[in-house]
Amino acid sequence: MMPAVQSTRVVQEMEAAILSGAFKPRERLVEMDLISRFGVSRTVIREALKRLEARGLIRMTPYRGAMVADLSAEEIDELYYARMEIERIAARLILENIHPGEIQELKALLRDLEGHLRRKTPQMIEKDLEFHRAVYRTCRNRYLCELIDLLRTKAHIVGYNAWSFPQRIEQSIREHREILRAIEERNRVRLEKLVVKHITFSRRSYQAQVKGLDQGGADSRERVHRIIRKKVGPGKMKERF
Amino acid sequence: MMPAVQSTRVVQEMEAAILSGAFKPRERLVEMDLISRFGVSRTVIREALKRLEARGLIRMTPYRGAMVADLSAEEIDELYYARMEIERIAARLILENIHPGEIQELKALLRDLEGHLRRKTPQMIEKDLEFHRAVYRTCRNRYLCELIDLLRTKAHIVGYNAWSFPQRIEQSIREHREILRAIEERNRVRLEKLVVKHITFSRRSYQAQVKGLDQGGADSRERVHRIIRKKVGPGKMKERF
DNA sequence: TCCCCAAAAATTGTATACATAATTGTATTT
DNA sequence: AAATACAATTATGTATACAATTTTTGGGGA
Repeated sequence: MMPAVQSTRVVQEMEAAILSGAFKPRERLVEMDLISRFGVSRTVIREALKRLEARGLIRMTPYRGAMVADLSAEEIDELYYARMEIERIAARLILENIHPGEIQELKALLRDLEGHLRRKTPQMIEKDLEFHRAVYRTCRNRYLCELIDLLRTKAHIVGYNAWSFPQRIEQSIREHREILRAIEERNRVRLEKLVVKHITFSRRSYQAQVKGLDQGGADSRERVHRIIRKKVGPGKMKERF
Repeated sequence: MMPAVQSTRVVQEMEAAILSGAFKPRERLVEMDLISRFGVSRTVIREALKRLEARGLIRMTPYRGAMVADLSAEEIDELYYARMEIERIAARLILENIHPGEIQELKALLRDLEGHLRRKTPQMIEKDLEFHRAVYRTCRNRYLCELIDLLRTKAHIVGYNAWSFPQRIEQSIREHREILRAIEERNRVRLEKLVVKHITFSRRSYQAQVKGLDQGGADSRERVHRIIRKKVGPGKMKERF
């Protein structure tokens, strides 16, 4: 067994907090607060922050600290476009490389996921990521898997409550089942179409959401600053970006 | 101007060292050595190592330290496949989104790169990455750019001296020019074909190289240890440095 | 009232010391 | 001589103290 390393746990918990919406986009992450929250030293916190930054979940600026990443409407467009194209490639590879037994495993995972989605458990998001990871792993290209995972995770930052609408959940479940069926039947054209459709739908609900949130999540302190500057003239505020 | 942060410099220098082959695949990176080499504290070194790990340039194991990443033949295959497909997607977008002025900028960058390649300067690799980054940036999708950059960088870990053959350099230069021409003429079919060809060739030289290196780069200390222990038993092996 | 400046507070970057796990060296046993 | 156990060494994980930078605060002058 590998020895426990505290930053691992902190990274996991912080990631869960970001993806579940406990930490909202643009929220400032002050190291001292995190210390008391997680009960570890600053060293550990800083390590965790660096890892999260590298995965694109937070953004750090020297001497100014970390904040949860936020995605503009354009970024979301680009993100979903990239995801669509790359997942389409992976889908093709899945049909070439999946083993028969793996399809059964995926079905079991899907049943588990459906339970969590319907009951809206806290691990819902993790389970969703886990299911999709298992699906894409069968393409047998670890780099495609890694990249898809990066993009999917990032999409969840802003999409934490896209599933608050029950009909979206049911639709998502149906789509998952259809995708598995297409894999089982080795129907390439249909599979690619379903993947694109699945991503398009989730993109749409995320887009709607980010618009509804007035484009900026929790704090929006920076924007306030800029507005003040414009109205009052060039005060003594050092350039913030 | 942003304040200097030492880990940034260390990351850059270590990345350059890895990509240029000064640090070879599988080489162990001991924090104390790096301290004296870069003249900073362990805190800074560890921060740099975490960042490099997140980008896939090194591998870290708890309580066992860091080593330069190494890629198996299968991994290289997967890496190049992913690169090929994703760069093909980017190529399509470039033709849709590039501005006329940008083509001229790319030509200037290419002339610069050619000089470095022909004279085999130390910054050769950085210049090569820079040129390709500039090309792909014109696709106007920051996620595709980011992913391509990740994959290209990783490919360079093992490919640090793929350009030791002069004919490969000249061929590379020719291919770059042809690609720019295809962009200028908005010839999509030809461009995609050239991109795939470019990547295929560089893959081939990397593959040849990794085979020649007996699959494991410089030191291979661990494997040696295991073999000797098995044959001679636990003898006394002095540190090698 | 508004702006500017300087000092204080808050926050992050860096260095160092201590804690813990892994590795190596050596003695003991068989 | 080989294998094992255990001490000594090495290297990494963690905590804390100090330095550098930013942000806030409060008073003086126009």
